[in-house]
Amino acid sequence: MSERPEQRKDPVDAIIDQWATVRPDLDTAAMEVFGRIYRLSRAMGERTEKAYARFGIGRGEFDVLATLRRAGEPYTLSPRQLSATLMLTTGGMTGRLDKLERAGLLRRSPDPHDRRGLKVTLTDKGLELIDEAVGAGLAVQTEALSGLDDGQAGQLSELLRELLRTTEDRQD
Amino acid sequence: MSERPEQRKDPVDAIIDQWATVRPDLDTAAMEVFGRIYRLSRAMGERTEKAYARFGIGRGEFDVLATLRRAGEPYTLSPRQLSATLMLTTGGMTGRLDKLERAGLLRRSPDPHDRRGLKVTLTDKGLELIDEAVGAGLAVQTEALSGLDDGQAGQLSELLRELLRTTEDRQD
DNA sequence: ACCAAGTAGCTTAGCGCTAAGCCACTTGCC
DNA sequence: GGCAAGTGGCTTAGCGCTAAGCTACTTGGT
Repeated sequence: MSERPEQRKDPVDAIIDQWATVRPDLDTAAMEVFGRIYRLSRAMGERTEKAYARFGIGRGEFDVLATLRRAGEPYTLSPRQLSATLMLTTGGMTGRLDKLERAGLLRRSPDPHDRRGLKVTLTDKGLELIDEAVGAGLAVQTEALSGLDDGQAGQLSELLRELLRTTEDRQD
Repeated sequence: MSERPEQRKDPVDAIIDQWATVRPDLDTAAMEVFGRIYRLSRAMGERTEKAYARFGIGRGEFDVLATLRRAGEPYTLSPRQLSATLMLTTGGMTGRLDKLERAGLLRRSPDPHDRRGLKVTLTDKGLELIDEAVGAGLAVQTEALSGLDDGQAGQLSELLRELLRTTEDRQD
């Protein structure tokens, strides 16, 4: 089974090998893919967290600011739109907005068309911060990807899109 | 820029397009890869969580049992080895072990060679449960991967290994 | 043999999330 | 026009994690 003396040797291979020893009946091919996806996600999460810390925000707050920034002028969305986009409960959203509002990075104001609702708007300070922070985050990710050449990166991106597309259809 | 009328259309593409509109200066290639990795990790986390719920455990507890199982007979490791393997603080480990011990799936006993330490051992019930649960988890992952053919899956796995290897070297 | 430094596991405080429930307001049906 | 059902945002309780600090024990230098 261990042909390819090439590289091998990543933590997921070690786990796969252990399973092969104690449970040779298992087909662990899928675990190899998703195990790596899990570890990459976690490692990059920590790394980008550090990049954002310099701006006094965490990954969660970054995502809120970035979503407002991407929406374009006037950088306004409702808490509901934000929590839906970020796959977050409204309770979690309330906490993030409190923190960002306290830091002066966004502003809550009543929705003129619906007295239940709010509008959340980026302040000038928030706009300035997110425009710098998004660059810093991208730099970290670009650096991490630089171990692959452009062809490999493109191929990886397409395979991931295909996988994401097919798995998100089959929703629970 | 939007050649390829082919498929496109995944949530990450939508985000990339938004950035291209409001910040055309940004190079978002890396974000395309890591954004998909993040979403896949999250989606599969939820799905496997559901598969394990049937056995009365969560993903965290599953990982503890699986690590003991992979270690082979006599299915014994120290809390320290477990928390190191699972990238968890000792505090977090204590909580998981409490829960699993209460459920009768493992047993804590003093380490005969070091009176500071413990040995954590799978019970028969724990062994039986993890052997079933690992199959259920693999089934979910295999199903999710089935949208790709074997060639694509293999290619993806190798690209991910390469990426994981190069990014884990460059530690913070 | 002794003592400083290191290590194992647990405890506590704090954080950010979810799930469930609340009130205020809006919508749609009669 | 009035009322049931739906929706938006907030609050609370509970969960699992980290970071920091504790005690008990071990190790290594002198």
